[in-house]
Amino acid sequence: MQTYRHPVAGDTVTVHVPQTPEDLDRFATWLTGADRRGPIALDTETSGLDIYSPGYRLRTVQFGDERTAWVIHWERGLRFQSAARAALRRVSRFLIHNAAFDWAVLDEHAGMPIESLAPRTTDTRLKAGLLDPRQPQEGGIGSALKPLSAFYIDPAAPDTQGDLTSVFRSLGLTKATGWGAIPLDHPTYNLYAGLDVILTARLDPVLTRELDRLGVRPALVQYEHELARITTTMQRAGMVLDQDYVHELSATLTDEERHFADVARRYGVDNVNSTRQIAEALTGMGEHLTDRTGSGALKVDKAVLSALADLSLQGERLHARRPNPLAEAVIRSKRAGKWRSTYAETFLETVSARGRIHPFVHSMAARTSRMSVTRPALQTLPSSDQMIRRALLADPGHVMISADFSAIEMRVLAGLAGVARMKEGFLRGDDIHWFTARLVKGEGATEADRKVMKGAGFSKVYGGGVATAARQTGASEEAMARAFAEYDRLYPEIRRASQRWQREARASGMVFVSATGRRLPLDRDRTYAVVNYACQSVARDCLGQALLNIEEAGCLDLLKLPIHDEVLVSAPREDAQDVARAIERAMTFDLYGVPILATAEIGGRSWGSLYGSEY
DNA sequence: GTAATCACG
DNA sequence: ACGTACGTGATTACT
Repeated sequence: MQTYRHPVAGDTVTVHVPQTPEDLDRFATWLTGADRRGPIALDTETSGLDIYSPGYRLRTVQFGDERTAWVIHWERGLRFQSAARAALRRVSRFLIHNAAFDWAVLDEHAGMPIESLAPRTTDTRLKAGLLDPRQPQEGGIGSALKPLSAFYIDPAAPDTQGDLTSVFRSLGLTKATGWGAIPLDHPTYNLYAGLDVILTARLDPVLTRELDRLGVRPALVQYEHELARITTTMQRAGMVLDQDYVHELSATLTDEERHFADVARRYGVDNVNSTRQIAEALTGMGEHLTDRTGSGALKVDKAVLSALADLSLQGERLHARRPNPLAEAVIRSKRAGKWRSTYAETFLETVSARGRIHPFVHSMAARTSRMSVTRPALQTLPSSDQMIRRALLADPGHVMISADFSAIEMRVLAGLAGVARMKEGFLRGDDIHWFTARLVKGEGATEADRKVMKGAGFSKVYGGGVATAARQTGASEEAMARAFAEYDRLYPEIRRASQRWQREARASGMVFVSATGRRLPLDRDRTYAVVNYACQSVARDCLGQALLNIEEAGCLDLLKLPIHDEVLVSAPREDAQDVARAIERAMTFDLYGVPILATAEIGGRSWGSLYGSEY
């Protein structure tokens, strides 16, 4: 047995690394010992994050409590694997920091299904996020084990991930290769593998006490665990990638990128991604650039370039000026380059041996608890064109279905703020922006009137001002100012609720507690954001409720992706109608007297086939 | 590491 | 006192 000792919060803790069958027996004895009760912390070390790629390796599985950890070398062979498997089966409660990752790894590489492990898991990352959802850059503690341990357990808690990166460098390895290549017996690797579970075991009781002290309901904690299980199940299922198509696409985009880069070169721009070069070249052509970025540099983003190229943001000819050929070339080369590298190539790099994309779905990512999707970021695939979404397919014999909530954030606002006349509009089943426009202009309200009132409504949800709303909609500031005044007259409850919520937050340490019990810390200098936080956060909980309802309806295995106000589902072609109706039902409920509802669209095999059906 | 940019809801 | 568009992830240039 190799044994390491390390100080944690005034105690000396022990990390055991079994080497022999007898050592494994000692682990089993410890695990089942009569003196040992309570949950067991669990963690894994692996070769990296690409869980579904062919060469992926599970290296160690760690178990521990507040004083003792056992690092089981899965990679060492069958005896070690049996010991770890037996422990995974036997223990009734596990503590995991960021369970979604270990659930996915153990499901894929240890034969321990998510369905078995998740119901026995408490996730300390979820609990910490419910106490304070902010990232370190936003003034929060963040969700990593190191800063949480330093804050809640021991200011001198080791940076087990950061310090290992230094070890990797000293071994001639990198952040990318180190996790897979560091020798299994490396002392720091094993010590830190063990300390991670010890820290997790110590974190849980502190977090539980804090949640209780601050009145966060256990039901909310439970709800988040169900959502994390559902999103990890989605990751496991993944989406089929049309690899032939993506190879062609990549080549086409490369051609376009090069062609327009060559055009740009003729005007003195060697690198279309260099904003400095572009600004210089445009100025040299006699263009007058006025917009500045936050740090004072000349702005040459798509809006600026499109105007110079006589194009709308959608790429249509404006006939307002003589097009600047450099501006157009830069737009097109950059776009092709971004689509190639961010989408096409990431697809090919992350596709699994099963020919699928298995993105990480972070069930509680944003400070409003919105979900995010990474590796690849499937929530941000271009929607203006089916070129990229076309690459992702429903399961064999299936078609894609997309169901999106109707005006969810406006409905949430009407419900939360108790906006009487807006509720009437929703109860009548009207399009809310037409409803508002007609309240103001009568039956003669035009499409333009609707657009302005829609802009005003969005500003209420975002906490924006007249100038920004005018810029976004293209309306004049005068027209938008009138629309704001009408909005406040028709729906006075919104402003009153905003003031009330800001007051409540100030009275309780700059934290607003949402309708679903979520703690939403506010930035002192932008408390107005509370309206958006409340709307975005409760809208996210509507999506969460929909996911639970979808599982209840027996459709969990059909779920592909959550996209904020939308779910993407795959269904057998012959059942598509039934599934679509079931999803719509799952997304239909009442929120404080406001009907929440969704519309499902049935597409073909590819996600891209849904293009245009709902836009 | 920060800034700028561009994709999404 | 006043007024403020919200939330993400990924890539590339540049220091």
